[in-house]
Amino acid sequence: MAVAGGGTTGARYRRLAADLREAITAGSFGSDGRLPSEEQLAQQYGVSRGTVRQALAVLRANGLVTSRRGTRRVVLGTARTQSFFELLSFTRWARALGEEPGGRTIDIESCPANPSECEQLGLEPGAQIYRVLRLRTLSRVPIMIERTLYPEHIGAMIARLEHDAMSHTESLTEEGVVFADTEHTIDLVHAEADDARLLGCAPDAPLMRERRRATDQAGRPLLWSDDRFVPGTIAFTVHNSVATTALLRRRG
Amino acid sequence: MAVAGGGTTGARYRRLAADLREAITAGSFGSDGRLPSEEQLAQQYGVSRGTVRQALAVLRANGLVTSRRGTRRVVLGTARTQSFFELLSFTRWARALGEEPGGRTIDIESCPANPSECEQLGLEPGAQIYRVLRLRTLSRVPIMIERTLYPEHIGAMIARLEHDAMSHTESLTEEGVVFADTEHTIDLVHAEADDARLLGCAPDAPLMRERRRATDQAGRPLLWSDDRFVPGTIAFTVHNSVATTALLRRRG
DNA sequence: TGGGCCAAGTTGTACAGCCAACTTTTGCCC
DNA sequence: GGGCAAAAGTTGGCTGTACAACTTGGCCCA
Repeated sequence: MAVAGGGTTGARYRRLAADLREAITAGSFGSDGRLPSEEQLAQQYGVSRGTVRQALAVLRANGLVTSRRGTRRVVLGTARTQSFFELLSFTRWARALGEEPGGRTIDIESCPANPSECEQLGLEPGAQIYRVLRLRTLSRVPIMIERTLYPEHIGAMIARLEHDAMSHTESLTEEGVVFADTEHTIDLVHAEADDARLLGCAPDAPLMRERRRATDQAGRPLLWSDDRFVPGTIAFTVHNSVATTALLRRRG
Repeated sequence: MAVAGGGTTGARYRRLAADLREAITAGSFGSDGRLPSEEQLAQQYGVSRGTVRQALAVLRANGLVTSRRGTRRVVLGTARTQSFFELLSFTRWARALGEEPGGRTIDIESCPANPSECEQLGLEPGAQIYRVLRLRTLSRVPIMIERTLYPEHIGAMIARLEHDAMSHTESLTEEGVVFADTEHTIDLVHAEADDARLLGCAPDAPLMRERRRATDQAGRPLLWSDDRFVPGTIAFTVHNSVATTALLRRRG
C-alpha cells in the first residue's frame, strides 16, 4: 500500500492532491491519460474514497482533470495553474516565471482615508490608512505601477519593514496575516502623467489595469490596489469550470 | 420543517445553494449577517449536514460567505459573481446587465484548419472547422468583434441555425452540448484594419482582447474565440479564494 | 454486418457518525 | 472589575455505507 509522499503537514486530501498533481505533471497515468478509479486510489493511498474525492475536486477545479459520471477521469493538461499566492504576490509570480523581480518604493504615507477610499476598503469614514506607491520591474525593466491602500493595522506592519523589502505580501504572511480571498477587476486605462513618467511610456498610452481587493478569513479587508501594466508584458488567464474559477497572470 | 423552494430539479445541494443565495441577496440573516449553523440549516431543510456543507461550499467558492473554523459563517456580499454562463455567453451577460444584446453575423465559412488553428482546438491536422465572424452590439452600439472557430460537429449545428440567431451558445446548450470548462486569456492589442472598420474606431486604437477556449466534460474542445472589445465598455472581474478546496463534492 | 440489450465499472449524491481544531461565551476567582 | 480557565458551540476533516445515474464494452440475435 503506497503512502502519500508530499510532505506530512496539512490535511490529508491536500497532500494527496499535491501528490496527484506531481504525478500528472510527471506524465504518469499512461498515454491515454486515464486516472485510476477513486476506489483504487483510495486503496493505494490508504484513505477513504471521500478523501480521494476531495483531492480530485481540487484538481478538477484547476482544470487538470475531467470528471464525468460513468467514466474514469482523464488528464486534461499539466499543471498550468498557479497557486493563489502567485497571483497575490508580484514577487512570487515573477520568481515562478524564472524572472528577477525588482522595484522600488516611491512613496509611503499614512493619512486619513477619503470617502471613496473608505468604501474601497470597507472602513468607517475618517479611518486612518496607508498609501504605498511602488514601481515594479521584471529583469530590470519597469512594467508596473502599484498603488496600494492598507488599513491601519496592516499598513503599520508594512511601514516597519525595510524600505527595500521585496515582497510585502510575503512579509505580512510571515507575521500571521492570512489572505483568504481576492477579487480582481481587469480593464484598460490611459496612462496619466505620473504613470507615463514612471513607466517611461507616452502620456495617454494604453495600460492594462488590475484592481484587486484582498480580505482575510473573516471578510475584513487587507488591501486594495490599483496596478497598471505596460501592455505586452502580461496577460491574465482565468480558468472557469461550472462551479469555480481560478485566475492567474501570464507573461504576455 | 422548512422545505427547499428553489425548484425540484437537480441535486439537492444545488437547490439548497440557490435557496441560500436568494436569502442572502434578499438580506435575510439579520444585520450582523451571521448564518445559522450547519446543524440548524440541516434541520430546517430536512437534509444532512453533509449536504448543507456542499451547498455552502458553492457559496464559499463564489465569495458570498466566509468560512472559518470555530465561528459561524458570515455573509460577505450579495452575489456579485457572474455565473459561469454569463461569462460564457455574450447574450446572457448583456441581459444580466439589463442591456439589449445585438449583433450580426458577418461571415461564416467551413474550411480545413490551418496548423495553428488545429493546435488551438486540439484537432488533428487537416480537420475541417467552421469560422464565424460576428459584430456584437450593446444597445445598438458596436462594442465587440468576435472571431470564433468551431470543430466540425459543433459548427454544423451553428450553420443550421437561423442566420440572425442571437445566442449561439444557448442554441448549442439546447441541442445537448455541455460546456464544462472555459479558459479565458485577457490582454491588450491594437486594432487591425478590419477591427477598426467594423468597430468604427481608429486603426491601431487599443482594444481589450479576450481569447477563450471551451471544452466539454470529456475535455474535447467546443470552440475557440478571439473577442476584441472597445475599451471602456467592459471589465473582467474574478473572485479567487484559497478555498477552492472547500469544494467538497462537485458535479461534472 | 448491424443494432439492441444487458452487465460491469465508475462517478455523483446523500446520509450518519466521530473526532479535532478553533472561537466565543460563561463563570469563577482574585 | 479584570483576568483566567473551563465549557459550549461551530466548522474542518475523515470514514463508511448505500444507492442513483451514467458510460462502456461485450454478447446475442436478426
